Amino acid sequence: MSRRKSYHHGNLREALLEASIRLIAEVGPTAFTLREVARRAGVSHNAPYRHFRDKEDLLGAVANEGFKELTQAMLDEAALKSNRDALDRLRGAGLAYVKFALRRPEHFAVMFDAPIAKVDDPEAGEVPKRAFDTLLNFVKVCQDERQLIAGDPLELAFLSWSIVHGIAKLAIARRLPYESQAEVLKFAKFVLDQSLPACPGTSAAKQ
Amino acid sequence: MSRRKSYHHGNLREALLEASIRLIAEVGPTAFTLREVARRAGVSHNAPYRHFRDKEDLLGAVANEGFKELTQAMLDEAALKSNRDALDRLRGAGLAYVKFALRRPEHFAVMFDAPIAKVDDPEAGEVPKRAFDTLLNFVKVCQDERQLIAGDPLELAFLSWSIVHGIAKLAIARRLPYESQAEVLKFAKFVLDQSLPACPGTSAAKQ
DNA sequence: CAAGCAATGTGGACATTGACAACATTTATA
DNA sequence: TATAAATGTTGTCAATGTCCACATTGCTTG
Repeated sequence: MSRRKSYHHGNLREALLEASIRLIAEVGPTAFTLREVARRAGVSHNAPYRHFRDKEDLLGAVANEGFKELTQAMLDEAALKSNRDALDRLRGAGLAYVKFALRRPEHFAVMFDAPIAKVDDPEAGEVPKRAFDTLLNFVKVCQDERQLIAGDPLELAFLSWSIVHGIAKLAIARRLPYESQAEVLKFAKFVLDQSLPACPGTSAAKQ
Repeated sequence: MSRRKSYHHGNLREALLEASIRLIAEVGPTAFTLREVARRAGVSHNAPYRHFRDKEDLLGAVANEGFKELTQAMLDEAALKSNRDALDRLRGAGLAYVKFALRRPEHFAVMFDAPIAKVDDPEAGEVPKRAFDTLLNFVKVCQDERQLIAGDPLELAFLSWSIVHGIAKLAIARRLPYESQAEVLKFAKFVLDQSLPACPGTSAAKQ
């Protein structure tokens, strides 16, 4: 059943990344082992070391894959609401953030629970930054359209991030009294409505 | 240098807990090992099994210790502001939450990053609950004094929790652009001012 | 196009770990 | 006081991360 005919795999790095993501989804980041990943990729227990410095380096690459997907998820959700308020799009991005976290809780944990790993690729650090910039952009548009209070857009972006991150983390840790994804998202909607500092008179008018 | 003269330790369970908390603070939850804890407590590598089912059980007990300290920290901080607004006390509790997380980031991680462990003690599950009830109480008082919007106090407590939890987690993960605890706390204050759904005309009047 | 070097994969080794079983010592109870 | 229950110890095992030496392949350069 060996998928590989030649000595060299040809695309081992990608295969290891995919296998890692799947393994983490199954057993969690703690029970994740390098050797099991190698087994699943059909290579010896030492092959991964040709592509990743060590376990931490591989997990760093896994995290970066997560940030790419997260960015895309936020963009997609906001695109669905292209005909709505800027604030609706920002809220949509926030909900997409929570949705992603609920759909891939273990992957999400790898992205945020470990110390930021220095991936070999020097531009790797840009990937999480792009995720944040996505959020930042939505904030800026809201401010341009006077739907969010004026002020440092960076600060407001970090505020928005903190809110959805807190909801996501608590939901994953099962500390919120909501069972289904739908319930969590309803709560997230409530929090975003109440807590994004919208300008009075917008669609977010409280009460 | 054995601190122990008799075969039996006398208070090994507590000693293991303390050693664990210190070890985790030093090396983080990942590098934490049962055997090193045993070494530090001056007992054999198997002694811990007489007091904890397994590693996870010990970490669960460590987590509960954290929840006790967290509850106390919130109460203390609010007590300092006993002569202020109810909303100020709620904000104080929130800041105490963030402060605790920054002071013991690894301990905080044990409390929230692992699946909720079933500690043997059947009333152990009450400890995290008490931490939340502390927050819930501050919310209720705010509502009684018309400083927070009306509505389900539970929902508002979870909203408050989500906000401070998000800030704490992002700060620990070094995803916020703030270096010092003071900077993080200033940001936390900003977020709480902007995002707790205060009634108009209170001390939290926005802008 | 050939030779040799860099890249990639393998097998073996080692210290460390969590956990189990069997045994030792102490404390408490009947 | 005898004997059972608690508590601590030593021995063992499979699994893991990482290192090393070696094998195989692909690519470059003369």
